[in-house]
Amino acid sequence: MRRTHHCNALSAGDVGSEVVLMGWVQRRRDHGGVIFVDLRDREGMTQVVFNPDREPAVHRKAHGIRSEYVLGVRGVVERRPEGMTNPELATGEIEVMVSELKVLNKARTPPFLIENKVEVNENTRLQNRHIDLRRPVLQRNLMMRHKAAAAARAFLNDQGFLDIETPFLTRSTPEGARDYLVPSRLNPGSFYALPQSPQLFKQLLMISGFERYYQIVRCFRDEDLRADRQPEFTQVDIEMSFAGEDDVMYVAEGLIAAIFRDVLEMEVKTPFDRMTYHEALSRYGLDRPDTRFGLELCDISDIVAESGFNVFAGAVKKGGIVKALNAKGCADFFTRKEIDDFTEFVSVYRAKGLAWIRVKENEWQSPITKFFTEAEKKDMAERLDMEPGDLVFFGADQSAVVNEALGHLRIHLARKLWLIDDSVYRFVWITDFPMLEYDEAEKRYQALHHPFTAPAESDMEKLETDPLSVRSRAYDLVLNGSEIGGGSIRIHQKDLQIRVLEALGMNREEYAEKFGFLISALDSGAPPHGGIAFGFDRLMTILCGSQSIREVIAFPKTQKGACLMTDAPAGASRIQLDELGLKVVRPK
RNA sequence: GGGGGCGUAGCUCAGUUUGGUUAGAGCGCCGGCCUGUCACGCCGGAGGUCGCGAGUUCGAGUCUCGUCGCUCCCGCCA
Repeated sequence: MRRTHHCNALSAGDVGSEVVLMGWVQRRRDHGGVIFVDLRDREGMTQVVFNPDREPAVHRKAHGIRSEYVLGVRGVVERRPEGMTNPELATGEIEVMVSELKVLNKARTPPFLIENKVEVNENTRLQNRHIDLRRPVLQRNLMMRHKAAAAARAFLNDQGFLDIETPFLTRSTPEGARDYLVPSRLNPGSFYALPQSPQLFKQLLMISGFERYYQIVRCFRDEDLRADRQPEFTQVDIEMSFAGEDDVMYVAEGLIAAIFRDVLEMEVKTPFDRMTYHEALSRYGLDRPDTRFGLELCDISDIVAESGFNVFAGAVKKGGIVKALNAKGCADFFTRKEIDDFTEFVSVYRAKGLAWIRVKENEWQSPITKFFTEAEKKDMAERLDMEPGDLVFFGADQSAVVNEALGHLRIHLARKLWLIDDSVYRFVWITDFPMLEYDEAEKRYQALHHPFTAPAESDMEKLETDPLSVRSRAYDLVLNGSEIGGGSIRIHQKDLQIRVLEALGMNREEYAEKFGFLISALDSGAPPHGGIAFGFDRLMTILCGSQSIREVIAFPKTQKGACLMTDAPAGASRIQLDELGLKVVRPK
């Protein structure tokens, strides 16, 4: 018995032909006489029929069929009787009258129904992932993922990029995330690190003269998990020589357009909008703004700096800011309880409070109105476009706190107010990032992107004198408020690289030990180069319309980094540990 | 490291507020009947370590403490 068709393939045009289908039993409907079975494979479903009048022996055998049995059936395609077609099913006009049945395998009763709509505990799903993956939505997600990867490869191949592999067993990089370590048996006491990204290797490939590189590659970061974060994740990694920002962005836009074309059959408009980091924070509070809706933040620090409301005036005096968010027409949309919940919501981001004003016809209903002069009120009303029916929220604190709190509140409000159109894909490049930020905990500067990002030409001389004001040549691609890619033009000159490493507080000995190979390579004829990496899982989460990155990964890990199918991670045997020269000290 | 939610039949959940008879429902499963269903229908049945462990109590699914797992978020991480 050899399969002739997939279960989505047959239609009225095939009536009369003998076919062989193979697949899983979605459902069996036994009428005592005739038995119907919905046979499912990865492509679709076909109803197959066992009729006692026509094939008594086969019909008898069909009684034993149960859900998820694997069947091979031979039969003739027949048009369904008048009025018996199923418009819900692609193959609903026909059915296969079975003349030969092979039970290829039996199956335990599945732990849950193989259907999209059944909401099953994630625990149960992950323990039975092979069954979970039979659900149509996950089959679709992984097929879309395949299509996207194929589209990316086709596009990049066509643009002259070479797919070159880089090592997984590599060296720990000190910046950024925690590394996964792999002990070396041949060098007891020494460890490989799994790459957080192939960053340095792709730069070395540019120095080697490959000019255009890409790789769809697994990366590893040993940090706590989130709905959009897994300890191992996939990047579409790109690097190109003799390229500036515009060149990389042009390729990136083409790549994204190709993926949307092949996966969603949708044309995205390029080039994408660009916005500076500064503008993003100022208008949206976050460096990954969701630009599908308005509700922008507005700075009123200057208006309230001298006001009698000490929370506002005091924040400004301490170097902070006061920003507002006008929810137009929402004065009566939210109850007092809901407004209190928003205060609770922003407290997560360390905001100490959330002031608000309900704009009524003749008054401002708010606990804080009394603190402001008429002039201040007038300025505020003008700046914030306050009209009767509006509800305005205020945050006052250090700018980082205000921006983060109101930035997240903005999204929270937009969801509640149904301001977000899920069918829209809004891209925006974020540019002109600061090169460095000050790490209060470690009392030193840190690279915002990574230490190989080039500073902006015009800011170069401030590297030593005013490091925080130096902008970098980095860029992030943001889609619907989610960062899906980021990259930069790299430093390709040894002297500049050393200056940057020193600005990060590294001494000669330190950088020589950690990055000696890179510095030496930069000195060997390194071309100007830059690149970008896309978070493939995150992109797929958006393309699939999923809520979690786990819905686009075949075998994801739980929040504690466990694989519930294989029970990884697991202990190691004494022999293994001895070979590696390791001793496990269990924390109490 | 911290905060929130969840954990009761194979699955989804009710019951927990106010401790008290034999812990229920839908779906699934098993058996019987049924020749045109497609969430087939009808009849009958089985199925429970109330996550786990202590404690309070005459009595705990319900109260207390601890612990494990899943999840969302903060920190962390681009």
